[in-house]
Amino acid sequence: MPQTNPVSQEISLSVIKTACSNCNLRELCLPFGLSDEELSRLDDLVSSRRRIKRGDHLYRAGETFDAIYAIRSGFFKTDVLLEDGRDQVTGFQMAGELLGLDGISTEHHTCNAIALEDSEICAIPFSRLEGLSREIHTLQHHFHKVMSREIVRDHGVMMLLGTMRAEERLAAFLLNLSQRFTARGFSHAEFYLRMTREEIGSYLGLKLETVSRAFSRFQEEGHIAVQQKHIRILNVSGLKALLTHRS
Amino acid sequence: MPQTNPVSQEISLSVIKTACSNCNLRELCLPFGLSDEELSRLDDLVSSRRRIKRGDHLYRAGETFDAIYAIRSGFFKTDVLLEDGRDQVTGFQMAGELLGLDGISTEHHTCNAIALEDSEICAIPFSRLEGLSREIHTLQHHFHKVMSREIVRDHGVMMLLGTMRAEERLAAFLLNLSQRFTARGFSHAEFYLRMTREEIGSYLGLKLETVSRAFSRFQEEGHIAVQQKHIRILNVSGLKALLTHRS
DNA sequence: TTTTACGGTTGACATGGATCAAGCCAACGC
DNA sequence: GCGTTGGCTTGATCCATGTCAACCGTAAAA
Repeated sequence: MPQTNPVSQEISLSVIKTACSNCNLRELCLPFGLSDEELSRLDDLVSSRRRIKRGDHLYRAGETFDAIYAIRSGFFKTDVLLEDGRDQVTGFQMAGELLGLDGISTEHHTCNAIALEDSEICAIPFSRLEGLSREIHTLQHHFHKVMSREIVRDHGVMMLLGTMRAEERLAAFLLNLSQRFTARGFSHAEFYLRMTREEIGSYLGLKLETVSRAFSRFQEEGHIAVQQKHIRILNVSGLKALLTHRS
Repeated sequence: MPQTNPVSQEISLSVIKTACSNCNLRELCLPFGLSDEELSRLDDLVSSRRRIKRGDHLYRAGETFDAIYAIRSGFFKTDVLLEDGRDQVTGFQMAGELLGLDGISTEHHTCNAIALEDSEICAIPFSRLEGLSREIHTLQHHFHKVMSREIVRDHGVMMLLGTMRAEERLAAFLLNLSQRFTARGFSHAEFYLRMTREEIGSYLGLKLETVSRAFSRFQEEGHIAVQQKHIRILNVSGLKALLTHRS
């Protein structure tokens, strides 16, 4: 939408300008390790900031890929749909994380990205990112690390899906969320789930009833307190023990 | 080992020299899309070729990462080990595919790569690859595509582990192998498995007995002929139907 | 305030795949 | 040729999780 009011024009420009350099997620996100001068070059590139309302798609499987997205605030899920109607949640993403890396491969997105709460993202045109990372070694290397980290994360999920039983999967899931919230300055012990039991189940390869029962069991055993989407972790080591003790 | 004989010196030099430009896998591997001049610069970088004997490790989890590896010939598996002894095969790799991308993230390998038959690999020092891909746009972009493809592949495995039943998993596995053998000029309908039932099971999140039973069932139903590791696919569409028909 | 709807919980029962166990087959060393 | 070994197959049984169904709680709509 064109801006006719010079004041709001100025505001929107300044918002764009402050993109990465003022972002308190820069140590988690793409700008990690860049000098001020390099950072401002990245700022030029992170062209647009966009709000995505809860329930809306950031992109859909099949759309042509031309940008990756950094989450500035909010919470997303990605899911893959099979021809026969089966689908699976492949990940939950929070502020500071990147979305859309899967699209580089075929130049089309291969999954759907859906906001689980009102969110804000920064679009990073991919060819310009490649251009800049040809000039800024640090940026190039960090981007490679981020992609590699995604591969390692996926291996972790494969491990979870391939070898763990229901309660182990849920414990791993909660600990992972807790750790990621901590890294963002939130409480490690208390948080709201942004997704439904069904979405958790889909991600963990379980039915929603199984997820619900596991939550109840954890509560009975004093590991956590659950009230709908509100989770309090009461006994971290109890949860961790569930993971390592082959039962 | 130092070469004192000038003749064998010359041979080993010429072997190195022909690395990528003469490799018949170059359209599947990193050199994809490069001009002759660019190709020869990549050749300079692919420093060493190494033989790995069946059963030997190419690298181990925890070792420091400094190179990725292209498989020139042979067959590998990668697996991840958990503290409590559980392990899982995260992939099977064949000629033309890259190994070690997971190590970029932490500068340490996060899985083991083990040869399932006598194999030959090309080591590609990673920092030099980054250097060259800062200069050769095509190489940079192709490398990004390869990493992204790995992420997409992992999502496929997550889908398989999360939503498919045993026979669907095995059908998907066989069709995937068949397709990859075809891309390498081998028969799509007849091949030898390089891995044991247990390794297949680990990859597919199943026990070896379940894998064995599924093979027997496919044979009874005329989809395939199995004799130990020798597989003949008799009815591709039958296998495909197993995948799409929600039963 | 009541109604509705959606997500969550819980119970009873079914089942696919794990587990345990025995035996088979093919390759290899002696 | 014979025994050993590792990998594979097959059968019997068990159990974790799926399935089906009823009900509950909370929040938004009426």
